[in-house]
Amino acid sequence: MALNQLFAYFDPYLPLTAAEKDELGRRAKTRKIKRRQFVLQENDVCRHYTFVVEGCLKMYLVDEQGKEHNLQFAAENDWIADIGSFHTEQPSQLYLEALEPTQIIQLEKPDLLYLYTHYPTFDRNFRVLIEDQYVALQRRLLQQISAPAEERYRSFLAQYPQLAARLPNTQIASYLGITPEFLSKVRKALSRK
Amino acid sequence: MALNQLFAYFDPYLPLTAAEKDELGRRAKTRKIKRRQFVLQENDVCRHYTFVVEGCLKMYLVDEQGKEHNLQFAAENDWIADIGSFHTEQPSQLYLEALEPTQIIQLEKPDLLYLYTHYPTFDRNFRVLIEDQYVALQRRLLQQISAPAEERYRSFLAQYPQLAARLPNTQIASYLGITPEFLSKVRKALSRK
DNA sequence: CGCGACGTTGATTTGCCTCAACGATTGTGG
DNA sequence: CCACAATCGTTGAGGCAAATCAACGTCGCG
Repeated sequence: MALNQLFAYFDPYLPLTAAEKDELGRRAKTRKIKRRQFVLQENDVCRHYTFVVEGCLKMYLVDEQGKEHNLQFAAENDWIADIGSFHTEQPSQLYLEALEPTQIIQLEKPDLLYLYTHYPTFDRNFRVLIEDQYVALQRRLLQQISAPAEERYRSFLAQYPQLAARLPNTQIASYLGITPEFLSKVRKALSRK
Repeated sequence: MALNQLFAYFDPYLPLTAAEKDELGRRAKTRKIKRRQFVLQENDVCRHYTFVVEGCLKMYLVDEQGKEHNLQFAAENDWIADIGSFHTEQPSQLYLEALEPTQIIQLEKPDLLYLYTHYPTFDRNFRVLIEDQYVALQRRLLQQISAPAEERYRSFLAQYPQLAARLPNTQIASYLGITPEFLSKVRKALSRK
């Protein structure tokens, strides 16, 4: 059952007690999202932390020319949210959309704040969780400013083989900051080695 | 005095009690760093969280061709660390170096863990702190994959005018992911408007 | 004083984009 | 179940953004 998967997520960090699971389970809400359905749209305030049970979401920006730029994917056991919008309650500039039929569990802000306040384990667990995401993001940014597209693509394949296998290349190109056409040329060059 | 500046840092979040300040003050260590001196070098394990009281540090990667790529600056009231190395205790690939004579306050890992465990406010405060840094990093990455150099530079000027005024353009270019020569051309183009 | 960091300029090259076109696949409505 | 549209991956021609390399003047500092 989906909630157990959520509880298990915390096991490698600080496992939850029965009371904490109970409290979290009472507040968490499960939803099913269709392919191409939006979990968050531009100009909406991001009101949830979202945990992916199964499927895959993408979070992206649409620029003035209407082009999409993928900031993040979230597949099984990933958390995702526009944390800036969530905190400030200002409208988000990002979209969060399902790439596959997806099952998610969501926590609303008042519920998350309640958990933070009454059970220190959530401050701890979410601190460590975001630290890990922060480290991954730093690595990606470093690559973006220091490495050419081919190396970034190889690195993506190595780090996320399961994502690479299930995502269309257009989505991966957007994540890497290049055009689908150029990714196709990069792939061709790589296959000749 | 430097410690009061550190205590004050937490005021906008969850201010520290006298006991928490006492405990933090006992464990924090103040150091003075000369210009060009290293706080962390490649292949060392990052053993401290570092708070900048005065001056400025840069954290950067050196690639195979010997080129530096600035991941982050840290000026007054910024925290900085290689969190990945700090957690895993694996050697860092990054350098942390002073751009100016700098005064810092450092927390070693056992001390930070002690504070986390005995005073929940530190889990909370450091969670919020890193959430804010995470949001800023996401914005920067989005710009990096979606906007040309000129726009990234204008955005840097707008967001960090004080840094732009005190840092050499070579350092800013490295942060933006472009060469100093090209930044010079961007600046010329901008000044003609 | 002299050396090294810095900022700038110009000529040339290159990584990546744009635009257009095309087959293959997927999915969707009739 | 078929027909048609939409998405996807690929290729090629041409163009632009940014890198490379070299040179030069300025400045601050040891």
